[in-house]
Amino acid sequence: MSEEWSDTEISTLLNDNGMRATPQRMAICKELLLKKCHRTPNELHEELCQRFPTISPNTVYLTLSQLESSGLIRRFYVDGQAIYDSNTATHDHIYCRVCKLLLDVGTENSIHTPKCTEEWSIEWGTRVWSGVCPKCH
Amino acid sequence: MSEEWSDTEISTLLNDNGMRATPQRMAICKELLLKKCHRTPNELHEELCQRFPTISPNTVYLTLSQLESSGLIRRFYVDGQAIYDSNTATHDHIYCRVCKLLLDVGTENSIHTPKCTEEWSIEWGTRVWSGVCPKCH
DNA sequence: AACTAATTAGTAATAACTCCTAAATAAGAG
DNA sequence: CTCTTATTTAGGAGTTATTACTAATTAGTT
Repeated sequence: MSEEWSDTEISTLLNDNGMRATPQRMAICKELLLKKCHRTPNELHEELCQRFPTISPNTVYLTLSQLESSGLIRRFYVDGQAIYDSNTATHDHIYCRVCKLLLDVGTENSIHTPKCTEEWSIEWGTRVWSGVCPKCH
Repeated sequence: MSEEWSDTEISTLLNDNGMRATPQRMAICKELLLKKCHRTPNELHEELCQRFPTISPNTVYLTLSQLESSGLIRRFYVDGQAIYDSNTATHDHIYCRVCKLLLDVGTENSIHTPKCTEEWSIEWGTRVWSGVCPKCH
């Protein structure tokens, strides 16, 4: 994936995955795909409200769900909260249970896929390490 | 941890962790700790209703939360659903997104703790691999 | 430019979980 | 063994994240 996305590139990406390039959807993609980042649906909705004051949470949920079905983003949960991640490569996370900070983290040998599961088709995996960050102890 | 737990052992375990050994709580511990297993709060509640027809979901939620605070069980989330795990050792899981099957799984080198995080105090970590199980494809 | 299926915003509904309170009870003190 | 008290319980109310539904709008094709 390139670091920079033009409007036409995002538009094409959406169309290639069977989605129409509406302004709302373009904005969601820019917010998520341009930066390799984590977002909750609610965080995204609040950010988008600045440019689209009437955008509904529903639209955000729906778009995120479609992007995930297309494999363009991943979803996982931390403390019961859905997190969408534009970094689709298998990687680990580290989570501070005090301040809720969530970061990508490198782990040695972390991308080994499971043993004893030849017959499964594994699509992806993520790990969350929980603890307390430097600032919180 | 031993494989078998007597009533007195569970009772002592609870008291050692500042919890009273009520019949409801004993039953929850037996259900979770006796078998190394995964349970959702709702699954547990339904199981306990057979012996305690009036037990409230609230009691189950509260007890699970206390057991987790004591480190006797772990909580993580799959597809937005809380899962309590009586296997507190760091290990991985494999999840079928079709039939919702969730299994423990061995992964090579999977328990390496994260690099570059000297200042964090890591308490535990779990990984979930997502895909489709043999029966579902 | 017109057409049509996809998309949107808004509202209602659901599910999981938490908060609150009065009654019941486990466990220590006497 | 009984008394006492802080913990625990059940039940109901409240909250939050998410999904379902619907009518109006719109992107992208013809």
